[in-house]
Amino acid sequence: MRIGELARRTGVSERALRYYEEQGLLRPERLPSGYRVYTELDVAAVRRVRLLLAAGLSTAQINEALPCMVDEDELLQPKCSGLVDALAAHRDRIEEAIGELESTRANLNALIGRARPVG
DNA sequence: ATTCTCACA
DNA sequence: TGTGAGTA
Repeated sequence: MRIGELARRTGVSERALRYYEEQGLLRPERLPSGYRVYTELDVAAVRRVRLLLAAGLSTAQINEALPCMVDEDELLQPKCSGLVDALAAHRDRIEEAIGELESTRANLNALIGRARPVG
């Protein structure tokens, strides 16, 4: 299938699909015309990428993680222990960020409080 | 009609 | 990442 069909089937824009290729996440064949050709496997590949992206990983991190993951009955799971640790570290950093955001929110709430607009 | 690359009021 | 341009 070409990029248009893959885009429809995955719900991912053609723009994003080309970007994933540029980032080494997808390696479609090329027709002599230059058109990209994807296989059924790419449909699953795009879903894995989206999942990892949704988990907050960068394309570079996804490239490192992907080869260390296995698709087992509908879910993507870490295959190497090192990856589990890296993912856990990533989660910890996110929790730190959440903590900072909560603090920022508290400061904003204090600033807003029962402020009465004057001008 | 589709896809491709490149560039950004 | 979207969008538009100019092609093949």
